[in-house]
Amino acid sequence: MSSFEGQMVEYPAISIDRFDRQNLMARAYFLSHCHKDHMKGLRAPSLKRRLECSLKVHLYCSPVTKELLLTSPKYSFWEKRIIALEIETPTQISLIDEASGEKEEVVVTLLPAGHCPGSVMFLFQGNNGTVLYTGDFRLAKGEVARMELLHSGSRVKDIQSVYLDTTFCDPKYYQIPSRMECLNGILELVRSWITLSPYHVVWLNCKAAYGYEYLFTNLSEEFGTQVHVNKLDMFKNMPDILHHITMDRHTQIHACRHPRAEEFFRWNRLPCGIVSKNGTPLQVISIKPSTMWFGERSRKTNVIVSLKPLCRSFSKSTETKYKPLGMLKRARTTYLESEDEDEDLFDDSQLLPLRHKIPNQQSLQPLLPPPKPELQECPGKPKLSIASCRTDNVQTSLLTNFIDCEESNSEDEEQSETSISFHGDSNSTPLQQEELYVDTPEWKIFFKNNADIPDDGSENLISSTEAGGSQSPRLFSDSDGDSTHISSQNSSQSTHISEQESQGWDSQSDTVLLSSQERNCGDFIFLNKSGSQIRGLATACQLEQNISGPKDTSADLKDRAQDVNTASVSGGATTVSCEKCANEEEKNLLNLSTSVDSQSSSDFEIPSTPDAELPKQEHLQLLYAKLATGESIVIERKHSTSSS
DNA sequence: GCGATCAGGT
DNA sequence: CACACCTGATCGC
Repeated sequence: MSSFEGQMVEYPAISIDRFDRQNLMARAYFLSHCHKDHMKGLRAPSLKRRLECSLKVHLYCSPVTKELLLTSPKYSFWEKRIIALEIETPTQISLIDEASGEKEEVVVTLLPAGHCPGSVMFLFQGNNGTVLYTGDFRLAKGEVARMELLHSGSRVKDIQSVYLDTTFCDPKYYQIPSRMECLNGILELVRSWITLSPYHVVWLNCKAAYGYEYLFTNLSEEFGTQVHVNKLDMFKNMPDILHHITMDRHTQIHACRHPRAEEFFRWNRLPCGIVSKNGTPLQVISIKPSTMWFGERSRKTNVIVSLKPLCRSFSKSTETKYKPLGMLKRARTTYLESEDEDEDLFDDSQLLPLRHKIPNQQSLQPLLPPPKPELQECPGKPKLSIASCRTDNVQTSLLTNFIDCEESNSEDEEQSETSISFHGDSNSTPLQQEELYVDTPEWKIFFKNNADIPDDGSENLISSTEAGGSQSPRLFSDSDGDSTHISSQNSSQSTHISEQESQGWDSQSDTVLLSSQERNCGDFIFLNKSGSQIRGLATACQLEQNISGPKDTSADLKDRAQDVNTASVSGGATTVSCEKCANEEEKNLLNLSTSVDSQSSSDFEIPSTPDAELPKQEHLQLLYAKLATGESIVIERKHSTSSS
């Protein structure tokens, strides 16, 4: 849950992602994306009443967010009061106090956040300075550098405060694989499974409402198999997503939900309840996208810090255009519900990001180019200050360069994995097991392949809180080595497999972890401790995959001999843990002594990044101390040495 | 009955 | 415990 209270010190008349308490008096509301924890109070009776009395109050968000929000009848009362702002189109908004008539102008620019469909960051420019509210985001390496509206000339604008989520600004998350790595790993895992037979199915255990679309579309595209979901009306006007999902349960890839989905899975059943017609039991594995997974393992942390100027690099080409998912079907620049339902929805042209389109909303004044006053570039050295979110807090300004992490993909592979699978029917005694060198997914293989990602191809995450992935760039790589990044990045490449066994029908379990291998990060600044005010940029998604064995009723979660594969993909990086079901009995019989739980099982050594330098404890403490006191922190261009 | 909060879960 | 939810119990209106 975001700890941001909704208001920024510079523009307290605006409330973002919080709609309760003091936010009830805001002159304007902003919603960065449609995740519940950013919508607190949004449908409360108190706010609804406020709206009824204050006709000038509006909610600003991206067109896709508006679409998603209004799909739910619970928010339909907002319909006339939501103003969708085009991405990357500076727009002037008047903040009017209806009581006094006082008016304040602010220019807002929505920047794609890559967290989930419609997610954006808000860049505000006004008399109280330029501030950036990131919301949850996940950006690939180089994307920030390509955001023209964040720059003035070759430099990042003089942003005095950045409101960000620092959930993943923690050493324990130093190696979240890139979206592409995760995706590749998952693709191979899924391929290895669903090609075994029509009865081998995959269940994507998705927790959040949105953010997995990128994964769905890629799976669908790769295998020509639409993903089964419970509902898809929210995507009715987003052909690039709609085309890849279905409500038809007859598919081998599922992302359907059920309150007791996990129980179903333990029984080797899918949440939608579908079973094969001829009685052949389904073989279900689950893939759980999760970023947190990467921080759960108590592994040594390795954070690399390096400083880079905040200059854009023009030298490298930026051919890879940001390609958010969820492009709305609409006529011209106006956002409309649906118009041509079935035409050529997949024309490439529709997938291109809309840039600089002018919203034709009343009372809004898109500015092209943006107003000058606060758009000056920072003279001299680039700097970025980060302010805390609380209104009562003093902002902390960091006259530093960005936190820039780069990664380099090297390939070391790790050794082998051993996967042993046992086969047998559920009732068979252990002694009857036979080894199957089956086709159970072996992580190592999947993720290893990814190691081929070109150096530049790495996507790095900037942040974001979760697994959303849809907006992120497709599988492109960015190239630049010296682009500007706001946060840390990660990539991963090799796969590790811990051996385990599991079983079930034919189960086996193996744990594989996708670990990131190398990355070079630039100086990594931890902003978090200074209070949760600075919530920030880091997101990754994790995907867990469970290979469940068929049926056993007595299966106890803890006793499952599961294995886990971790791979990351989707909205963020995703870990995949594979588990297989095994009941206690089976487990004992199989003498699965080595397996513990998915967590531990996958807790193998993660190679540290070559050239990585760990911040020294003292160094970090110093930074924390400065952050806590609001003192400026200037990071010098030198690397800290590693240790720890 | 609804909302908010808390506890618990994945 | 972050994530992003979900369920259920309790309390207040």
